[in-house]
Amino acid sequence: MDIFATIQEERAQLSPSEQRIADILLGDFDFAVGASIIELAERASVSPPTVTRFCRRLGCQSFSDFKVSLAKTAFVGVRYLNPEAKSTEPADVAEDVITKAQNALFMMHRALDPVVLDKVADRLSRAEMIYAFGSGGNSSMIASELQNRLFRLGSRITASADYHMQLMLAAAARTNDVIIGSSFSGRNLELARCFALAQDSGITTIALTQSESPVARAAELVIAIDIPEGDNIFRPTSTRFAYLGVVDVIASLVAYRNRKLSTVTLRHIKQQLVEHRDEDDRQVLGD
Amino acid sequence: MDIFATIQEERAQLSPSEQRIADILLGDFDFAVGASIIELAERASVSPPTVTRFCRRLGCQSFSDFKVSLAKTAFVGVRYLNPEAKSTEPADVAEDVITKAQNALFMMHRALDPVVLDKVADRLSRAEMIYAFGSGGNSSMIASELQNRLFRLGSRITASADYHMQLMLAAAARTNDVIIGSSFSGRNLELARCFALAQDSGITTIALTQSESPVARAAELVIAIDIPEGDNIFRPTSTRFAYLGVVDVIASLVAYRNRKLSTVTLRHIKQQLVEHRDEDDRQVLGD
DNA sequence: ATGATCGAAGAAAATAATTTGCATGAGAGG
DNA sequence: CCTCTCATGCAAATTATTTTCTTCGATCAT
Repeated sequence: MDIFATIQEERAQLSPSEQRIADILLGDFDFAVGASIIELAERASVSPPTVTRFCRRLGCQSFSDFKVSLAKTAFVGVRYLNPEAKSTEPADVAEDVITKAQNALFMMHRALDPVVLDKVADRLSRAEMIYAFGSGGNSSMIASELQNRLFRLGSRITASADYHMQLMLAAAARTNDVIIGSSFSGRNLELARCFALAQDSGITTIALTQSESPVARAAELVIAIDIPEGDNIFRPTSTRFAYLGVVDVIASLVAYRNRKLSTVTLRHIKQQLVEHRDEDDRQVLGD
Repeated sequence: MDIFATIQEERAQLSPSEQRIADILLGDFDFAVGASIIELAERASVSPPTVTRFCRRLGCQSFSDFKVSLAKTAFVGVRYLNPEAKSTEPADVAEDVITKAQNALFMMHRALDPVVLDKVADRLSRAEMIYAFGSGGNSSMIASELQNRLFRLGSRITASADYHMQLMLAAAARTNDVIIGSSFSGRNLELARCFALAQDSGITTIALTQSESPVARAAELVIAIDIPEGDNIFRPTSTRFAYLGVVDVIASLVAYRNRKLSTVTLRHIKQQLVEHRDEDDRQVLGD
């Protein structure tokens, strides 16, 4: 599905000529997507047949097949190679921000481990109480989004951004409870401490964080999210979109697992909103 | 840039043969992206030259050019035609959620009006005080994200999800203040009331909401966000991603306009985080 | 009503791109 | 030093695409 990843993976096993082709692809993407096989071959100083063979090797039926795969990926998956916004005009800034956001979602998706997701959904759906922890503007937003998503499905959940509170909640938690915490940097040591504390009592701990970080090491289950950020300090971090995406995936999985309870709870909430707010029942659940 | 939109726009002005081509494109996208000009022509019962002319008409240089544009769009822009997730397996659910999120960003971007953005950024960057309003899980998240993004840039801002508080804040606001409010449904009448109240005092009001809705009508400046939602009640609304994207675009624009103040403020915040939390100064700003 | 004009659409030819088959040469292994 | 294998390019064959030319049908003015 993702040609670009395939090229990078296989790159070591390619012949010299094929490596030259790969380098052009990775380096000047726009050219590669627009070029004919002859142009591409010339630029790489190889013959067209070599290009065709290269495409076959990467699992495409033909060069045009390959170009289509390339173009599909191009839309999102390659933009991180691109420099920052061209100007500070609204249109350029919007394109930059939105591209980066889509890309964060793309990269998160690529690295997502279904096996871990399955375990996470399983534990959450069977939890008697869920504690969602996260501090600092970004992670606290994720924690409250977890609450906001899961309470609708009938889960018992509270969110906290307060270190002291988190520690007390973790200490008060019981065997069938679950603690799920977010840390963009992976260096929220207070959160790691909560995890350690909880694990001593046999409580499931789930981290949304950078892989191989202190927080990741402290948790039982880790949903790893490693998104490279550019160095534009003015643009809000696009990593938030990746985290939010993970929250939604988790919430959907829990909903499917507790389908009956979710349906009933959602219907109740809906009913209240319709009665007390307005009559249009085709609206989203709670503004 | 977006072939798909172009086709839908021009559809009415196409000749019968060209409309048949358009219909195949819109209907069986995967086929169209993979097909050669001959196959496509055959399927539409037209001759290849007609297909070439069709491509030219849509602003492409050639058929292959067209196919590349099509493939680029395909990755995100067409999935909203697709049905729901194939199964409730983690991999399928993740793909469904992330595709819908990317798509929401895509559609938001397509409809975004740079002129309005420019005005919004102008008002916000010159505001003496900003009030961010939004209620219900979704819009309250957006309001606090606005605060979370803008305070870092030196803006004076508070967020509120509480109707009564909003009304009082709006009443207390002064001439150079700005009220920015979010409503996914567009039917948050309390918010509309705040806007009306504020406008009477000559205060700028900005709405992030559905176009042509009560809230939109009550505001001076409207950033319209109209995202069709599927009817899967279990999947969290992907519209959140669109709203969050708008928040980020706005924040970036304000940052560029108040570049000096933003830089100083961001640096201060960074410094505090580094001193009090950890030493790695390549980390994101605040977990 | 009839001819003129325009544009859509296809046929066929020309052109361009792509693939295949085959030959060559370099390098590894015996 | 031979032989085998593999990468690669050349040229031919195939296939795809575009251009040109022509026809057909609709519309409009006379």
